[in-house]
Amino acid sequence: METMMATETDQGAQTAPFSVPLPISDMLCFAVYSLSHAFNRTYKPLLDHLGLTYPQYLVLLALWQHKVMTVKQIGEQLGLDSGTLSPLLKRLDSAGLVSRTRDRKDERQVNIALTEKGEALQADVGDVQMAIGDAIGCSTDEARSLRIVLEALTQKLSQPEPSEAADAV
Amino acid sequence: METMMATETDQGAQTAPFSVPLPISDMLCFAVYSLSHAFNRTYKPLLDHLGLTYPQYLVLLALWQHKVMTVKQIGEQLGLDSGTLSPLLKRLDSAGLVSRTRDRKDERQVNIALTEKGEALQADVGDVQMAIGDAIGCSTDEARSLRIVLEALTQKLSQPEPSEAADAV
DNA sequence: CACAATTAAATTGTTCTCAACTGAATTTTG
DNA sequence: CAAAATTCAGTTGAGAACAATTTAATTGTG
Repeated sequence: METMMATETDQGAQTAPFSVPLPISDMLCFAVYSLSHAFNRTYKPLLDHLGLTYPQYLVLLALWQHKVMTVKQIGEQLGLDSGTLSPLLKRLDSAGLVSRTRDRKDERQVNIALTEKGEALQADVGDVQMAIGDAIGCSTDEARSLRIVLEALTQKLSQPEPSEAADAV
Repeated sequence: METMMATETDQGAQTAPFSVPLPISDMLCFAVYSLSHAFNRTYKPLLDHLGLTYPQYLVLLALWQHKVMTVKQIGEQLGLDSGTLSPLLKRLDSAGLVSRTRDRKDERQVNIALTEKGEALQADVGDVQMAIGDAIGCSTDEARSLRIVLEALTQKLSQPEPSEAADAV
């Protein structure tokens, strides 16, 4: 018995909660915030299966490309600082997916490298990527153009605020 | 000298880190993840000034509209569960911004209401909203259409996966 | 060379997020 | 009405995120 789902405590699917007088900036930010959570909820069961969290998955994506990176390099790619990465990398180390070794040339740096197990895991992520692709369910072109808009906005927000009235960029 | 900004430990502004073979779904998700962080970094100094975090600000936005809400209602609007909200509301209570009282009719529920101080705070958020509007720096129409796209995607991701091949929605 | 400034990583403390569980209250059913 | 199921809020534990600080190593400058 019990086809009784209620599997997900039914959060998500909120669409514009503050109906009345909110400025569009607040609504846009909330839309991003909600979408980010929705992505997380979508990735989570897939990544759970691999024993990974989403930020851990991002670190591995970076390492599958570069093989070896310093903590700083990873932080620059993902926009994270050592306060986030140090414990995260320690967990990936504990899981046997990466190694952490001080650089001989510059002992301040720590080189993060994939272990065999970490490299091998790449073979398993195809399913995850397929599932996410399905879940998004929009065309590649749509997804790409949306991505470009989001990246442009990210960059605009990351600028040291040229205030307005700056020359057209 | 020192036009050398690097003001912000220079995180943010990352634009497509995984250059080579990533599926668009991964890149789109990462773009959302990055933008969400960028929004947070933009809001943070503004909200710090009011002694609020972004999720706390969202709760207050909801309460300024509805005056009184149960924990569950707030959770439904924001997509958060009691594990997140209970301690958050306790902090807003400690800060003197909301009150928490068991409902007489249904003692399972807790009614969250604004205090005078909480209501008064609404007068101060105009500056925050103005600053965010400036930071986004795109037209109201652009922001609105982007918001609509994001909300649609959020909803798609929050569906119980009708797999593909479902009838056109 | 010595001292100062800078850089890299780690640590600490606060908050957010969610899963899983607990406890109390309400509703449903037999 | 009594037992079972459900609902609501809270707690616990793990992980993420960031500010601020600490420690060690490197670079710069006198």
